[in-house]
Amino acid sequence: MKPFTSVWTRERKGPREQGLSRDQIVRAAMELLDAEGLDALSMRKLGAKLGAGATSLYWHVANKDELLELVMDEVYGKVTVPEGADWRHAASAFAYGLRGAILEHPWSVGLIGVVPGLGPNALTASDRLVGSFAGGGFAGTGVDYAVNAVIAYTLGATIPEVSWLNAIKSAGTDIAGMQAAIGPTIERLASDYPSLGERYKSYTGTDFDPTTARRLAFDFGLLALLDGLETRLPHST
Amino acid sequence: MKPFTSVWTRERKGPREQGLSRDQIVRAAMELLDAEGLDALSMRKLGAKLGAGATSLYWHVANKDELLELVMDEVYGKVTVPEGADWRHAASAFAYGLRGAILEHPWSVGLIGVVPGLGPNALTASDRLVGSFAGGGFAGTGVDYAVNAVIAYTLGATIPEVSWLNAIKSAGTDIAGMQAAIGPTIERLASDYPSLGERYKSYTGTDFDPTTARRLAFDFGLLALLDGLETRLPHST
DNA sequence: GTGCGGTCTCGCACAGTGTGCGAGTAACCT
DNA sequence: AGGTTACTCGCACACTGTGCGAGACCGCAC
Repeated sequence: MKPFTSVWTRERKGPREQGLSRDQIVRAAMELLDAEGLDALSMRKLGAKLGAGATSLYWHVANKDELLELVMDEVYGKVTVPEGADWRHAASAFAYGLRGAILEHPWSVGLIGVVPGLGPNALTASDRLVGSFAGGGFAGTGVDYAVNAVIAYTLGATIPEVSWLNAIKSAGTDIAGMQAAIGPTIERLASDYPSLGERYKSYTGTDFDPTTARRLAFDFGLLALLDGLETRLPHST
Repeated sequence: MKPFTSVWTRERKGPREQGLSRDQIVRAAMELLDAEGLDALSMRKLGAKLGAGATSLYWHVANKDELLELVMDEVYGKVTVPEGADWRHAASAFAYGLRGAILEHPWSVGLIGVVPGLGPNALTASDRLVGSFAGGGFAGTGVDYAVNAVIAYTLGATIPEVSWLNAIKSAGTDIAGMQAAIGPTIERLASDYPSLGERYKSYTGTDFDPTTARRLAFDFGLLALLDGLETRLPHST
């Protein structure tokens, strides 16, 4: 009799393995976010995806905000900074890693600056970065300033990039379609914004793969910043 | 008889002048945002603040998102770039102006990257910036790259700054209180993040006005970036 | 004056949100 | 066997953005 009830019981809650876990929830949330975007993530939908009730999640996670923090740290976990590397290499690895992570999870731009990024993954990444700068000759507040600048540039360069890509996706076209669609608008506005118009005109003709074009732009600014930082190394005056 | 009914009619809808206008709505929205933050802005509350029904707003504004775009462009309108200025001065004016505008309206960080920033104010600011760079010796894609880098750094430096200030405000303390509150936590984590701990240790003692400390950090990175860009001027090789 | 069309306001309703609460269930410890 | 602990979940609440259709006011043509 006992094994039967046990089997029956197992049967009843079998499909959801052995209950939820925080990691499982975070993983499912990321899948949902990757698939449908930030607005589509609701506790009810997430619960349904896990075969659980919506409010069951609140045992493992205090808030939706807390869940978003966890998810965000998972994003930061995708950036790996080599330990003990040259500060320029560490900065490049960090910058490209962070840019890649955000591009891979475009919904994250809606979370940057809204949820505090103090999770372990974010901290280890910055720790490595700080370590490499401190070991590379920067000293005192210069370390913080320089690290801050690298993070700032990376974030600020990536956010508009992703924002642009998001707009394209939500418009339902691809990059070429978008450019074709806004072409006339730009022509019309060119008289009001002469310098922007000038720049746009010089674009038509130079066809570059947009993805690599964006990479080039990112690289340009990053290298400029790193060069500028290098001249501020204490012993290199 | 007519003037009487007219007066009576006026009486009835007098308090809201002569109806809503788009500018009025945007202004009220900004007041509400400044006073209570991004989460507190709802169409119903905004309507009530204007003495109107919530759905009346939808005559003047298609969406809440569209309203947020309008509001965001108002923020960008606070950054003024002098026309015909040296490119370094233009960049500084832009950077400090944008930083100031965002700091003045902290809720805007929740909108950057979420709403497209293509309003007239944003465009004039970038137009001026592009113009000064193009006139300052940059050429071809270098103009875009350099302008992009300046915008990127400014955004990326300001967002975490405001995010930090927002967290403090929502915690209900001031900066000193916050630092005191997280002190023990940092001590505990210092073993896991040695470089960060090292940096934190060197802080205790050096007391700087936090506001000017942040300004110094911002200035450091900005100048480093501008120096790096200067070495990339075509004729300065 | 009478009607008409345009501009604008707004109440209602709908589907959906995050989440507090309390009841319920299962597993383990004594 | 009884009790504690870990966990799940249905219900309910207050609140969201917004489509719809009914009106209110206006100036203009007849």
